[in-house]
Amino acid sequence: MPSFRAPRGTRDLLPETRAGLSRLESLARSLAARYGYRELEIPLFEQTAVFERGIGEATDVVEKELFRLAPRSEEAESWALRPEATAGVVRAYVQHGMQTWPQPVKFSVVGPMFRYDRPQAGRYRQFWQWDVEAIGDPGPGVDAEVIELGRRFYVEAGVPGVQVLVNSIGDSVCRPVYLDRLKEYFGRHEAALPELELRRLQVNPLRLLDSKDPAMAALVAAAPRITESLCEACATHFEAVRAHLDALGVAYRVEPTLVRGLDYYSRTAFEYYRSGAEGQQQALGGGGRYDGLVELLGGRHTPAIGFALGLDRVLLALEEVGAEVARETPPLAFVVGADPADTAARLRVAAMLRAEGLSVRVELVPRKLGRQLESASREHAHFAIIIGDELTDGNVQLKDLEAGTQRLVPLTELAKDLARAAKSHHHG
RNA sequence: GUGGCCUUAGCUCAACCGGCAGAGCAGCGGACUGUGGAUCCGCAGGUUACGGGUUCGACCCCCGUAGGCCACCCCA
Repeated sequence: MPSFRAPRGTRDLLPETRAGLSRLESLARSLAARYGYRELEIPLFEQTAVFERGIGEATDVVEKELFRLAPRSEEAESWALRPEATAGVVRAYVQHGMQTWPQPVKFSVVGPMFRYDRPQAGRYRQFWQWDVEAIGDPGPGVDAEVIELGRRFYVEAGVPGVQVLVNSIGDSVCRPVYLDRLKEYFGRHEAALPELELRRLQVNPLRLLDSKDPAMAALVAAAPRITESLCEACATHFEAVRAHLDALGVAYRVEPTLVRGLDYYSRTAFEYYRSGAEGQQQALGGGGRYDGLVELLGGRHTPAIGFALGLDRVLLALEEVGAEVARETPPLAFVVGADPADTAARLRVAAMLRAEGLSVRVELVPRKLGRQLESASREHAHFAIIIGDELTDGNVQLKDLEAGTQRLVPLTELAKDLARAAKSHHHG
């Protein structure tokens, strides 16, 4: 017999963890509704080309980490599990002609994403994201709205010490110019570059800016800054985004070395970062403007902005600071019986109360009464309903487990009695 | 994808130099046949991650594989 286990980089969310994730999902949905971002559901997989085109074929996410599905036959379409939501949302926008909807359209997507990389704490092959997109508004106001929305999520989720980092990475006018300057600058210092950085210079020069190699620090510090190379339109936009953030009272830091790993970003880039976090998985979420993506996926030129927040990392952060992630609500009542074997009577009473909308559990294992009450206590039920001989007269014993009191109640009054008690306390 | 550390019961961990695999918690049962979270007693739970090798003898040493973690890479 082989011993089976969850695939590498995936995990079973046991009830406690699942409840924590559910809490975050509910918070995300309620915030989305509050801000006017409508919930959208898109497939967990797409045509591979949606990601290749949208995210960029040369990015690590596509090149190395894409979860490709084996085609069923030679001529079958090539599919891949979604590594993020933006490309799929934009694909849906184009497919359903949403450019004819009142602009902008604002969406919220919550769900699992998949990346085939080497797992670590806070880095999984299946992980959960809350994704928010606003398509059809060039900003800058919506840029600030989105950034503030993300920050609000962390505040209300209870994650302490989240910093907002912002930058502008330019557009198709000024970024190529800046990249040339950057290549020229690091090219001059080629002899001083470690091998990894040399490769970056070829493949993705922006990455040189957030190198973790201490030997690079001085060189990076003296490197030309994107913020000084922005064209006038981008500079004006960035300035206006910051003015909006100031007006909202959102504290942020301009981080000129902040770049994004996916090709589609332009102008505004931002990241939520946890200071003082253990381990390297400190990026809690990030996003930016992607004015070119709709066109890349076959639509007409449409400005857009969005973010993705990693819910697993929020869960991890909450656990680390010792925050209570989620509390399961205890049942109002627990049905027990004097005759262990008479499970039918117990189940019948429980079903009757459940039909009245009450949260009721019942002991169906034929344990003796003492054990049944033990279960009721352990699950923090407020009441125990004891079924015994008095049932022949249509009565049951209603025991208040918290107060330790007990009285005889007619079966016909039971639901009403409990409902009244449920109102004055809070039970599930 | 690269390098390093780790893996013993469901969980947290013991086991001397290579010499009989154990405890606490959790579970189940009894003490207690109609009254609860406590207590005491008992039961069950293991191919020591998996596969090889060395050895009279391997949880322990060596090799491989898998999984987890750390750093890098990347990113959420």
